[in-house]
Amino acid sequence: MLNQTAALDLMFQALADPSRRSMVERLSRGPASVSELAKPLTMSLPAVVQHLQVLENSGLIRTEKIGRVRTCHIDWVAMKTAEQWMDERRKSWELRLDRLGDFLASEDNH
Amino acid sequence: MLNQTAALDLMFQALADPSRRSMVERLSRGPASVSELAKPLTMSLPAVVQHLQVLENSGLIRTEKIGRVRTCHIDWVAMKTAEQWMDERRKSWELRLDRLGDFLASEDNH
DNA sequence: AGTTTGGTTAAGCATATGCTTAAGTAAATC
DNA sequence: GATTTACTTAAGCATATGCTTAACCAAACT
Repeated sequence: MLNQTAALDLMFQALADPSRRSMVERLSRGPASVSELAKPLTMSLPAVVQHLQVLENSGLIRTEKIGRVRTCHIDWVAMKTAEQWMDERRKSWELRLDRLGDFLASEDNH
Repeated sequence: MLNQTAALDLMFQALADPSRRSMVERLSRGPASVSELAKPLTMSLPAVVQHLQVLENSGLIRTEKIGRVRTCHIDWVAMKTAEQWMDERRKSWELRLDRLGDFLASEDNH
């Protein structure tokens, strides 16, 4: 298993490409095959497969091959990890704002 | 102004590096100067500045130079854009789960 | 058995990224 | 005025990324 930092590297990196995000958007509406994911994109099939490998390697999606078709779906537990990182930053910020608010309120009492 | 897609590219790309995320973590606790951000990192100062440029270019942070010190802080509006993208995927997923739930419930009535 | 469909593997290539060192510049301190 | 501090700019370099085409494989159809 990778540590948290390396996992976040791979996830944010995976989400940093518009083609990969469009695949994730499609998959957030339910599972799809490789060629289904490739259809709206203007690149070659190997390119699509390479993008899928990046997504799968990041843990954001999982795939399963049955017969000759590979079905892809999002791993929501992994997706949550990325969301959580941003959540934590925001909490830290909100805490800071609260403390600033308290400070200003106490200043009013002088 | 950039379109939403290009903006997301830059933001996720910016967050895909552990040094840059550590800078954002530091800044989520309040503004800091360039050398303050550089202190915990093991790279040269120009390298730090290059990371800051990536962050600033993504819109996630803003900087202002007063005298000879440049002060950096997070732009929370931009940060929200990235959070929102993930939020929307999750909503789409939850909607799908709801519909699946409804379907299974209606199946029970047969 | 032959063809189509859905995907895979491999090689190559152009550009982007993440560093480095060396050499500035300009504000603040001595 | 000289030195230190806080960056800044530029050049160079190794590796990573995002594609491409060509060739292949094995399941499904006819």
